[in-house]
Amino acid sequence: MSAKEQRQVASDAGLSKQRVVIEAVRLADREGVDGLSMRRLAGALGAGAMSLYYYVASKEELLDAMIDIVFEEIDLPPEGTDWQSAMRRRAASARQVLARHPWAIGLMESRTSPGPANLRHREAVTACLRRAGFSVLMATHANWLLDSYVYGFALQEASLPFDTADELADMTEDVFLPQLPPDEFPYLNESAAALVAAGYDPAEEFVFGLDLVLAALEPLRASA
Amino acid sequence: MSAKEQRQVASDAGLSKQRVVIEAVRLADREGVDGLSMRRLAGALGAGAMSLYYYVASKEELLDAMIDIVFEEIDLPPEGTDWQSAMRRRAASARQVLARHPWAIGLMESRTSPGPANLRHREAVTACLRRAGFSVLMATHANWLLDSYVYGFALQEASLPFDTADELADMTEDVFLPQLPPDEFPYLNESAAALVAAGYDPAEEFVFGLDLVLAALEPLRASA
DNA sequence: TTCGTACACCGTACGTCGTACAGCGTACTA
DNA sequence: TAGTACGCTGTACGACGTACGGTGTACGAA
Repeated sequence: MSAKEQRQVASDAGLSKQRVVIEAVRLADREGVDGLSMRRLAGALGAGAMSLYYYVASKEELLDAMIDIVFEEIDLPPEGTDWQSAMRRRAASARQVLARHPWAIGLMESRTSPGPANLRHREAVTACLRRAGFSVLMATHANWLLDSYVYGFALQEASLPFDTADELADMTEDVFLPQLPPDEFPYLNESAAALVAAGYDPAEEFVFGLDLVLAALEPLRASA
Repeated sequence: MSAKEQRQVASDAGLSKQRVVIEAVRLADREGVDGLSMRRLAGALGAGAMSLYYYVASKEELLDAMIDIVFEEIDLPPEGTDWQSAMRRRAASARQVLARHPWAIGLMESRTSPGPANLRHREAVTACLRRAGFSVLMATHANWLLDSYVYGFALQEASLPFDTADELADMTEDVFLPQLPPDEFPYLNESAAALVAAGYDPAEEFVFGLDLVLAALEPLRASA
């Protein structure tokens, strides 16, 4: 057993790329991505700032690794069910995970090369679609459509300034409506009122759109 | 005419919030949002860094204003056509604009209060849907679904590391396939091959998914 | 003509950031 | 015992956002 392997086994003492990246994710969850600096991260790990550079070539690489950890948390589409259930499951998981790590969405735009967990996820999704009878081309289309919906929903959800129905009601009354003169924004006023009255649940909103999309894709597969 | 109004008329000399924000957008387009610093922006405007703070309270406010300029560029759904054409038009415009300013997508996640252009756009879209016969609740659903698709697509498109079909072919051969052992990623290999063969056009991909979504929404309106 | 004031703008300085570079002690191999 | 690699670190540099305290110019009032 080499010294390196020993280190990796006795990983509770000392640093490791794993520990660095995981703590970075925690820090970003707590303080936002702007609050994540190499010095603060090192502090949280009880190390000097430059120690991190032994495990990570640059902050950019750290961010890439953080994104891939997020993808690792997303459930793969389960096998042994119909494709719609499988997609529903992995999409719901993706939404939850991205809501837990909202910084990840904003980071994706600037990060161009997918990590291993990302690739594994894409492979599993594509496999599920192909086995459900979608052609190569249709599977690509379905992939784009489903991922667009999931990421876009997560992006919108992340930019909502409230988390609960109560907060929505408060914000609507105190912040939104004052910005919306009824004669200039009649429809937004109508919507706001209806939304407050009906309550607010992003999970429900999510499945509504998702089910529509899945139903729209259904006839495009060659049911083998 | 006050001194201030005179300034605003003779706006080609001197700064203004308009000029500052517009130049900031240009800079971000050229160099990415990380390349946008107050000092560099001031330099591009031929001014000192601190001069910007006369027009903008903070960099955060500048970023908010930049986002709103982006929304201003997006076409409103035209009146006088059927709702699907109107939605297609504004969605296509949004995709183009966001592709032109990819940094805007990543910024949205962290910016929670919508600017005036954003509100105007939402009002116009909601108006279009309501007039097409969607109930208040259904219009909200449709809004979420359509926006999710548009933003999510733009996000994915922004994180593609290529712009043309040729670049895709090159990257696939040189970068992607080497990362994808065929026994571990059979379906992604299959997809990559098909994609290179079929060519690549994000605009086509976009309308494919959009048309599916629009068709799925059609039966949900009460055609008055 | 002089003065006070508001406007538009800016130089300096502070704390923080990412990270290049040149180390340090320890553990292991030869 | 000497040499080497590993894991880690302190210092320093240039760039960042921006608080603070200016400066010159234009203009109305006296």
